[in-house]
Parts: sequence; C-alpha cells; structure tokens
Amino acid sequence: MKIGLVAKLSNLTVKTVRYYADINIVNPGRNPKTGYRSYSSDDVAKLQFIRKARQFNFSIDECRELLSLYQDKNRSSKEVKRLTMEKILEIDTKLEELNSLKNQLKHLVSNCQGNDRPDCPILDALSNDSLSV
Amino acid sequence: MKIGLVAKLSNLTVKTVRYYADINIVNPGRNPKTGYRSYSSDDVAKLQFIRKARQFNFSIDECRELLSLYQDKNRSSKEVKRLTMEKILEIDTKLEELNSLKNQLKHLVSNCQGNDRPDCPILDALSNDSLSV
DNA sequence: ATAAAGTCTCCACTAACAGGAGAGTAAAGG
DNA sequence: CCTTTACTCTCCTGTTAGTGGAGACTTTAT
Repeated sequence: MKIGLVAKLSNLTVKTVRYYADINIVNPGRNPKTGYRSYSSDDVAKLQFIRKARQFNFSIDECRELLSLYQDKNRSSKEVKRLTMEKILEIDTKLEELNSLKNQLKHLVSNCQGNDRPDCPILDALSNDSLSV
Repeated sequence: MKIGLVAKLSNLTVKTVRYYADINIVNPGRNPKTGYRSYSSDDVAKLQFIRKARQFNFSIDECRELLSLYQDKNRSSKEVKRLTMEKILEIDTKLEELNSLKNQLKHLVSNCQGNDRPDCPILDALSNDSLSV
C-alpha cells in the first residue's frame, strides 16, 4: 500500500504517517524502483492503534510502550493497566489545575464591569501582589 | 538592577527573563560598559504581571495584549473582560475533553484484571474498531 | 501526450522556554 | 592584590508532535 491509502485507512494525514516512519514507530518497506514507502496491513493496524492511543493523551513514547506490550504475546496486562492508571492520575492533576484556574478567572470576571470605564479588577489582580505565590 | 535580582523579584528564572527581553515583551537597558541588561522597577512589575497572567493560562501573545491594555490609561475594561471570558471558554472545552478522556480510561481500567495474564481489554480497545471515529 | 495528483527529501516553523559551552565581569575572601 | 566563586553574556541545541512549503520525480487520468 502506498502512503495516501494508508493515511486514509488510519485516519491520519500523509505528513503524520511519514513522520511516524521517520521516528521509527512504523517501518514500511520501500519500492526499490520509486523509493515510495510500502505499507502492510499490519502497519495500518499499528497506525490505527497509535492514533487511538494518542487520542487518549498518550505521548508518542508511551505509544511505543503500549505497542510493544501489544505485540508481546507473553505480556501481562499489569503493565498496561499501570500505564493507564498513571495517565488517569496525570489527567486528574490537570483537571484540578484547570478547575482552580477557571474559578479564579470566573471570580475576576464577576467583579469586572466590562464597560467603557478604565477600572478593571482583572488587571488589578494581575498587577498587585494579592495573588503572589 | 541586574538580571539575577530581577529574576528573584519576579519569581522567574534568569533564562526566562532573558527570553522575555529577547522577544521584546520587556525592554531592559544595557550597561554600555559590560553589556549587562539593566532593569527598572517598572520592568519588574511588568514581569510579575506576565508571570501571573501566564499562570492563568494566557499565552505570551495574550500577555502582550493584556499588558498593553494595562498600560493604556484610556482603556475600557470591556476588552479585558472579553479576553478573560474567552480564556474561560477555552478552559471549559479543555475540561470537557479531559473529563471524557478520563471516563473512557477509567472504564477501560475497570475492565482490566491487571494480572500476569496476557488478555487486556485496554489493548483490545486500542486495537479493534470499537472506538474508531 | 499532457495535465493533475501523488510521492519523495529537505528545510523551516510552531510555544515557551531549558541546558550547556565558552568567554567576559563582579563580588567576596584571604 | 590575587584568586576563587558567582554572575552575566551570546550562541547553539533540544524539547513535542507534528505542519507547511519548495522543488523534483512518478503515477494516474483524460
């Protein structure tokens, strides 16, 4: 299969598929005559796997890890579960941060008239020391 | 003031303060003899402002905008409020995404034994088509 | 035969810095 | 005064996960 078809089948862009080959996460063959990359359906499956893992916020390196676990027939599910739970904790941390951020911003907005006058509690908050760490 | 002190006063790293000078968000003078950057206390205030805005998830470019609003004595608070509300919406979107992500991962984890056996619903989910877009 | 579409490599760019090399300057101790 | 340590400078590279474009070649369609 050539790269355009592979990109369609895996719901990735051609650029991305080529990038994944560059960083050795998939290793397509080559047409020796044209130099075109040549993908197997296994490669497509891999790419689909990666796309989904990326959607789940796994980094490329974590994708590599998951992929090698996936391909290891003697694997245990322990490691995969551990990685996934770590990811959940990461997401939790991020959620907390964002929630706190949102609350603070909401508080600022609710105190700001948002009219044509220059007084702005938002800017005040950013410029004075009330929020300093 | 030299950069080290400025960094301490603004709770930023020297690297970051230098970077902010490079991208022209602050414009310190120079000691003509040594070439050392020379900061005023106004510069320090600006840097503190930026640090806080960055903590609120505003990008550098948004910081520039906020800063120029802050320095504009004829500003209205409308624009600042608008920017802040946009930021809240951004954060909301991110929160939703992360929550959905977390729920899906939690679901996967709850179906995974996490033992020494190779069957792993997490990997299954990533490899089959049940989650395709 | 020609035109359009696909593929190739290589390079630059993104955001917001961090790390390090190598050189010059300043401050502190003896 | 001299030396050591700390500070500052510029320049370069690397980070993440790709995206965009140029210029050249190949394949497909008309």
